[in-house]
Amino acid sequence: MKSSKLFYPTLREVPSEAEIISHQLLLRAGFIRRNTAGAYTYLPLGYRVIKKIINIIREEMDAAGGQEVMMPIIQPRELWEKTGRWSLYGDEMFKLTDRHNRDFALGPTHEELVTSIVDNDVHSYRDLPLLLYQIQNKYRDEIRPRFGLMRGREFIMKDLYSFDVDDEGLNTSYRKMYQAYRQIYERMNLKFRAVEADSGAIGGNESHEFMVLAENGESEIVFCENCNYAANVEKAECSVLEMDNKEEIKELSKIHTPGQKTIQDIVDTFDIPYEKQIKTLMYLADDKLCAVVLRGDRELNEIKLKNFLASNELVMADERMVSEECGAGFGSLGPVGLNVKVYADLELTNMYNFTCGANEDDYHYINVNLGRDFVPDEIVDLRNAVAGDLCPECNKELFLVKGIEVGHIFKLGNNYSQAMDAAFLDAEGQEKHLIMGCYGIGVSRTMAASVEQNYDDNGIIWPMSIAPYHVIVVPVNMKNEEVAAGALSIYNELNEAGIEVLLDDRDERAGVKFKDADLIGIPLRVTIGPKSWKDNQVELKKRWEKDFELIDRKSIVERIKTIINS
RNA sequence: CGGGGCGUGGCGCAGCUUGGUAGCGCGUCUGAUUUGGGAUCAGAAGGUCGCAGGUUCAAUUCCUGUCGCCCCGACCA
Repeated sequence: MKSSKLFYPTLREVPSEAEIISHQLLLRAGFIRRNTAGAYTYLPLGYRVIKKIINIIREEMDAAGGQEVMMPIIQPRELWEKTGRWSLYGDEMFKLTDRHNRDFALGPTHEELVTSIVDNDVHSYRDLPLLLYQIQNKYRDEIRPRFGLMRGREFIMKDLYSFDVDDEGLNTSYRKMYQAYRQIYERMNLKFRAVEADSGAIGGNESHEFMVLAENGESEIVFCENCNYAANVEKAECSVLEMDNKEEIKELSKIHTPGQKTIQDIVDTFDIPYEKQIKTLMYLADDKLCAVVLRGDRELNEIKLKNFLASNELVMADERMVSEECGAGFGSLGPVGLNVKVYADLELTNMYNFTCGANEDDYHYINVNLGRDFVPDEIVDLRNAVAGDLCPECNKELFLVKGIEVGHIFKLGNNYSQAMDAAFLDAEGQEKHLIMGCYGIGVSRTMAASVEQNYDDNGIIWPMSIAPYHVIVVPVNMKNEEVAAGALSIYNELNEAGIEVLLDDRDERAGVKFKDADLIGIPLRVTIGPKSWKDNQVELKKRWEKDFELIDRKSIVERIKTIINS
């Protein structure tokens, strides 16, 4: 491809809409353009990268036994009603109505659809296992699309669904996918971690997220350097630190705290640290009011709470209701003397003489102690993990890093097949529900994640495996006929050798060409200048290295081949 | 959905407080001189100031509404 013909509008300035580095660089380098919030056009360079990523994914999915299909994006409401997700997925689904007034959704995911297909045509255990996948656009009406390709409303996804006869089969499929995912991210040179994840409200019993490590990640993960345990902070089990911090128990007393509404207020005014306070959150679990208490600086993990309570619906209580029931508004609540169920986080067993609201506006208790002053109905793990927590596997300290979730795999079991009554006959002639798994990769997000990990002040640095072109040939001056002709001949030779090459044949100054080449991140640059060309030499520069090397004109193609294949 | 910010040539922005129909840098086009890290000079094109109302002799500027975009939040009381 010649640069003079290639549509890649580069921008010198950072577009004001872009906040994070991948968004800025993909816009500046002319890879993507936004059309509306959370929906992007992939320009020629961007789409080349997308296709590279897709090819890697496709190869690994096929190698793992997957078969590629293409399902419709438009899905009828009835299908989603069968699993209850028409309402459960709710506002996050783009919905539309046809001329006959029938409701449809734009597919945010395809469990229902694929299950209905398989149910129709798979009747025997002999047809299983079956692994079907597709790569297409997904639609999710996100509350807040953001960060360019990171969280879009329309995005490219690979989704594979496995169907097995039993849990053992599912385990095999799951392991295959886990391995395939590792290969995929390794081939793209991404620094990533596979972490234990929560499967959420509609998951099965096991789930892993594949996290690309990056500052701008939206997810937090904890990991153990000792035993390699890694988990999403929402999933990680929190144990109690076995600390020798027993204190002498002091007398309970009530203090006047006018206008003190937040934990922070108490810290500021009374110099009582977060770790000496507890907070009380009021929830409605299936319409029953309950209180959750945890250390002042901890985050409640609603998924843990919901799982523990086995409740269908869990929402925060509103303040008016809480005032009526408890005699105080938010900010003055505490577990002492409360007459609703109280669930305490495990960590409270390690706290002494702490502070909490007195269930009376503008009053707090100090020197509260578990057991003496109140007895929770249950003491369970309810919080998100933090750095410094102990590894549930080996008890060593956990570290916290941020990551971008680029893949997520789930064991679904019979969740969907049961709801949709998708069954087969086993070897004994017994009817059984299909055992399913689902496995997703955010393709467009992966492109952004790669940029987040590979860039410098001058622009993107693509890994060879997903670079839009392997090489860019830069004649330093198009007016110099020997240089221009030399560049063209090298360009032709590279093309003939099957190398993806871009020739910057624009009549621009060298500086402009170098800046653009760096910005769009082509891994290798061959520069042809008048002086070295006279000596039959060209310059080879690797985008990720600072200096170039002089190479004999005759051996440049072989040299490039070697680098690409290494 | 709550809070904040923004919308002015392709891009980045100024002007608006104190109304008098627009300006800067980059980019684009023409010509000349340049040609190894985003050249220089000369000239030119390009804007119903997001949209709709209102106030006014007069609105980019003030008021109302509306649409769009970005950021923060939506458990941390």
